[in-house]
Order: sequence, then structure tokens, then C-alpha cells
Amino acid sequence: MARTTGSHSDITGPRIRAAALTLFARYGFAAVSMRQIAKEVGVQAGALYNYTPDKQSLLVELMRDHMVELLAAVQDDDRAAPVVRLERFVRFHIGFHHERPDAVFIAYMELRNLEPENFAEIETLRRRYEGVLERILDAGMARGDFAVADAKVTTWAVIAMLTGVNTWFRSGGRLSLDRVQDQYWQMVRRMVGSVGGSV
Amino acid sequence: MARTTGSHSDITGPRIRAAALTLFARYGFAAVSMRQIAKEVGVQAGALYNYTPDKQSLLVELMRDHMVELLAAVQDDDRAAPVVRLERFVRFHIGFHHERPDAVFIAYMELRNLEPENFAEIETLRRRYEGVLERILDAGMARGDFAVADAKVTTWAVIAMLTGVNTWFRSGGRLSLDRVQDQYWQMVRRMVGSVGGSV
DNA sequence: GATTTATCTGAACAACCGTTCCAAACCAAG
DNA sequence: CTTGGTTTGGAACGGTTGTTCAGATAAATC
Repeated sequence: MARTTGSHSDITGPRIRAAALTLFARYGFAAVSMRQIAKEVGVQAGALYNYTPDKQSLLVELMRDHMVELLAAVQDDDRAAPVVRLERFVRFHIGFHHERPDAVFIAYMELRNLEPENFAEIETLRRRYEGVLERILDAGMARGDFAVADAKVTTWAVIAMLTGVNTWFRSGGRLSLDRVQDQYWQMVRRMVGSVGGSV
Repeated sequence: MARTTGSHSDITGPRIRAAALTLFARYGFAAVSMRQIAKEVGVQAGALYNYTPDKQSLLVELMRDHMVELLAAVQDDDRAAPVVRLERFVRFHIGFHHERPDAVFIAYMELRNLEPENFAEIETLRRRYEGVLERILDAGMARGDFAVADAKVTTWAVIAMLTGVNTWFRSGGRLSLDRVQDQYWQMVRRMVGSVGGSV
């Protein structure tokens, strides 16, 4: 026998990406075989190649989609006060990353499995995202609202701290997402030397 | 022919661990083969099994050694003021991790490749390290030196932020290690609401 | 209902995987 | 110089890897 039932072009594609996302996040790109992905989808390994030229492309596509989504979702209104912009950024980052832990995990862990040109592409997107925060910090410094020693270093510090939430926070635990966002916003506000508001 | 020259029992062992450390950090545990490690050492793959029962043990040993070293190196004098203890911790963490980027990378990235009992062991060591920082924060709160909302959350936030230094900082760049430690200490001090000292 | 087109199966490919084992080669002790 | 133990080379094991492809099947078109 050949195919089992029906034609599933528009169904199989997304299912392959979904399976790859889950499996890559759980076991790592290198540890997951094309046959495992196919099995999860309910298809033979060869069929995957109707949707991706090779395994590497599957990974790149997942990472690129994630980063593009991230950049589309972050919105920074530079007419607002820097403190407001910063608070929005902090809450956004935590919320957005919390909703897609697998994609976040892959985007941070599988960079070394990218071929050079793919790595460069993803890295560019990441830097663009960092740039959003850096501009907020610059604006705050220009207005005297923030007092940070180095905008770049502070950017990396804040993002590392915020992304770290994903390693321990799960819904339904001791703390709600809102509460976590509150706490991290408090920490970030203090970090940048913002004196406005209650402590 | 069999062996080439000499007997190298006490040489080969460390060389295998060193090669595994470098390769695992660069390409990931799953992506590195025993033959690659052997080649780096200048030996056949079979010879590795005089020094490790299997590939997994090689990984666990590297991670355990790193964590044990870390726990041995961190020293916290609980008779000192919490602010002093915290500053020492921040500077220590950055300095220690900067000296062994490969081991740090592996210890954070390869946890998912550990079998359950090995994972539990490494996780215990990691929690013990986090405990050092958490106790400092507790002590500072008890004395009213710090004002943090949640010691556990703050612990994770600080460690994520400090460990993040390894992703961008390299010696010989724009900033010296001392300067980086200064900046991170300033950020952490503000984060915990410590009001003492200059801003 | 016949023909075309998209999709999938199942087998095959060469290469590589972790691990085992025996004989060969070496060093050190007697 | 011989013996004994340690260390290694090299081949072999069964199994898995990413990828290709001809042929089979189903859906879409006419």
C-alpha cells in the first residue's frame, strides 16, 4: 500500500513543524531523528521531504518564525515616557515567552546547530529585538529618568534575567503570571535607577 | 600494529575529558561522537572505554566536576554584612564562570541529555549553589538591608542575569572583567533595594 | 469516467553510531 | 631476559542516521 487516506498537504505541513518544535525542545535538534518526527505526525520519514528540503531547514524555519513573531508582537511607542515603555517591554517579554516555551528554548539552545549563514540571519533578528530595549534605555538616560552605566550591558542583563523566567515559572504554581511580571518589573525599575513610583 | 608509543594511562584520561569538554560545548553532546573525541585525543574509539563506562558517564562526570568545583570555590562568610556577602557573590559568580565558559555552557545546556538519576544529582548541586545566594538575601531582609519581594524569585533573577555575562563577554573587548563586575554589582545592589553606598 | 497532479509508502543507500573484544604492543618488576 | 599486567589498535557487532526515489494511491480536473 502507499498513502493511507486522503491528501493532507495543508494539514501535514503544520503538523510536521509542530512535532519538530516539541521534539527539538525536549530532546535537542541533534538527538531527534527525521523518523521520530515522522512517527509523531503519523507518516513515513520520506514524506517529510515534501515539506522541507532537509533537517537543518526545519530548524531554521522554526527559529526564524519565532523571531519574526517576536519582532511583530513587540511594540514600542516612543512618544510614551521611557519608564512606561520599559514597563511595557518587561511585561511583554515575560508574557510572550511564557506562551511559547518550546520555541524560546529552541531559539536559545540550538544556535550552535545552525550553519553559518543561518546563524547570521537569526542573530540579526535577535539583535534587532535587543535594539528595542536598548533604545528605551537610551531615551530614559537622555531624559535623566534612568541612570545606567552602559545601555548595551544593561540590555543584555535585563533580557537574560527576563528570559530566565521560563526556566522555573509554570502556570498554576505558587505565583501567578501577573505577580511574576510585577516582581520583575520592580527589579528592572530599580536596576535602571528609575526613582519614580513606589518601591 | 597496536599501540604506538608508550603507556599513557595518567595522560590519556585527562585529555579525554578535556576533548569531550571542548567538543560538547561547541557541538552539543548528542552531536559529538566517541570517534570524534578519540580523534582529538589521538587514539582509537575503543580506547576511550578504558576511562569511561559509556558516553553518558563522560557527560555526567564533566557536569558533576564543574558543580563540585563551583560549590567548593564559593565561600560565604555569614558573619559579614549581607551587602558585603552579596557583592562578593556577584563578583565571584562572574569571575568563576568567565574562567570556564565551556563547562558552564555544558552544565546549562546538556541537562536534558542526562538520564533521570544523573539529572537529579546535578540538579541537587545546582540548588545547593542557589541556596547560598538565597541565604544571603534572607539575611539581608531580616536585617532590613534589602527589600526584595521574594527571595527565591530574586535568586533566580540574579543568577540568570549573572550567568548571561558568559554569552557576550570576552576578555580583550571594550570592557575589562573588573568593569563588568562593577556594573553588575551596581545593578544587583539596586535590584535588591539596597540603599547603602553611592549610586 | 478518464486523466492529471499532489501526496505518501516502503525500500534502499552509504555513512555513521556506541560499544565490545582479541590480539598486539608497551612498560615495569623479578 | 623473562614474565605479568596495562594500554591500545583495529576489526567487528547490530542498529540508526539523513536522504533519495520509483511506484502506488488518492484527490482534483476535465
